[in-house]
Amino acid sequence: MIDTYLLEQLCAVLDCGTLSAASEKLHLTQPSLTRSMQKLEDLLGVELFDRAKNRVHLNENGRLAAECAKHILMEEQDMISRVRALDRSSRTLAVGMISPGPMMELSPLLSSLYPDRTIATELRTEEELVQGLRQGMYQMILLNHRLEDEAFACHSCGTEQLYFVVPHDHRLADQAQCTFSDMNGESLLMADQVGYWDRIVREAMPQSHFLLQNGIGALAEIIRASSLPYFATDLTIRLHGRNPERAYVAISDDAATEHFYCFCKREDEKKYLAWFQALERRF
Amino acid sequence: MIDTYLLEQLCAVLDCGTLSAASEKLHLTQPSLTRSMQKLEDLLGVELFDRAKNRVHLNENGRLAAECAKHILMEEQDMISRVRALDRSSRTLAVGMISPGPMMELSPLLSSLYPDRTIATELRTEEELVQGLRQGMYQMILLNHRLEDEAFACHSCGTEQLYFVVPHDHRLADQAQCTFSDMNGESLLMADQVGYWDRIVREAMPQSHFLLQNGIGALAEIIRASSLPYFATDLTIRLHGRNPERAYVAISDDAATEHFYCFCKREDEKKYLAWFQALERRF
DNA sequence: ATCACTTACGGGTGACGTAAAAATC
DNA sequence: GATTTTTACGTCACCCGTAAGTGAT
Repeated sequence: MIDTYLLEQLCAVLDCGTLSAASEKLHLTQPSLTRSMQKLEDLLGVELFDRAKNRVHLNENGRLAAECAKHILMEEQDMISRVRALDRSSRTLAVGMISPGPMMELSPLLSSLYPDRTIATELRTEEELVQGLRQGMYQMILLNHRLEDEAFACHSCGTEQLYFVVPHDHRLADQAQCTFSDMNGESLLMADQVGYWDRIVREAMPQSHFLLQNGIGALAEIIRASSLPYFATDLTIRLHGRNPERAYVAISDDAATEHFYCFCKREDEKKYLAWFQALERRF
Repeated sequence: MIDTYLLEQLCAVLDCGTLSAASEKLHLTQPSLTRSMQKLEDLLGVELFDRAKNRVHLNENGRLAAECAKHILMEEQDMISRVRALDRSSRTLAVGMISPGPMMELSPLLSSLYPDRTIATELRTEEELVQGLRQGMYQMILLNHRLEDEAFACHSCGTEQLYFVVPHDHRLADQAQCTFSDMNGESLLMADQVGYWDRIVREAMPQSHFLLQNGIGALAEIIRASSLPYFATDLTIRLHGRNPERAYVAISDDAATEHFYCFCKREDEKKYLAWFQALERRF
């Protein structure tokens, strides 16, 4: 069998053209490379070089061998990557989602079910999520509708209802509910990490300006300092409570209520059985 | 980079199930294997085994790694085979043909043009030859008609005219030529290595029996010992001369004259330029 | 003289074997 | 007891570097 170092050295010779250049690239001395190439020729039982007195060139055999070697080394790198990725994926639970809402509640549940795995969450577009799930980048993804795809298992994981949060002296403050169009044109504060909601509200309220805040902290600060309306959902209300200085007005449009669904590869469904059973009990 | 011996050992462990069994298969001691697998885990930065006190099992990482390793080792074997095959093909000139006639004259020419290559000839059917040329099994093939295939370069390499050879007291002995049907029904001696001619004469003379002889030597012997008619061609006549005890009657049917064509891969055409130029001068 | 390669010789890493211990059956 | 894995230690192979030599530019 051919040792890996011989393949690497052969590739370097192909890339560099001469033994001395290759030896430099490899941080080796020329004599060492010479011996390696001779050994390789011995092992293969084939001449790999056209030898002049002080010049060697890869011949046809040598070029083929070097191409093969390059391919093998790539495969070896690929093996390392794949094994490491598999190991990582067994230690972490990567969940991709289009909207952060449902994970606020579900994340602690996931942690308690899989205490020895670290939960990693990412906010992405649906296309990225589906591709990522297929490629093993995520173990699960959360979307706001079902998929036809046979490759994925799908379980419902709750809904999220959007609210306007307005000062008590706002014209809508007394109403229990309203529509997007009722507020269309008014400026609203909004966090930047809201995933899918961003698109929903921009489409439903094309006349409004949305003052994006970097992170929840900045948003909370400007909420205290201003009287601008902003958004909440039933999930954020359950998690953080209501702001007593504001009124909460539910948005009655269909688009203001998202249904969420959790997907994994169908072959992984049994791995996460406990999780999906917990979802079933809950929703 | 991962040394090849580690991949081999990992594969053996996958195949054998236990370290001790694998060590036996590899003609190694168990401690050595243990260290190798530990080193491999180190290199990958990943655990490959579920370890009990006196038992190890490949885990999911290990199984994936072993599968990859097996694949890489296969590729390495493949590399060795391919390089050796290329080397062989550069030292030999394999010519496949449907009929041995033209090579009787052309083989010495080929040898003199390529003195450092050994000329290997094979008799096969057209389908085998075309496939073999495509796969690199032959550098050239000789067929009895042109091909449409764009992948091949084609050069004419002469004709071969078939004769009946009959005793002087045969009813056709005085004629300069005759047809297949004139002899249809008579038994004839025939060598078994005549390639395409075999089919030609059987189709043209369905009533005749052909007494196949294994090799030219056996045929020559039985020719001397019997008065049965047999076949010759202009090429065999030029090569071996005429048998003075027999009369030679040319066969006038179109099928009794073959036109031969020499093919190589179009990309190899320049390699064999000298050869094709010699053919052009000759025919 | 410089460059490119080869041959010859010595050194150090590391892969292997032997020996022994620990743990399970 | 036998079997399997692991640890400890010594040995030898072999891969590399240094030095020297050859031939070409």
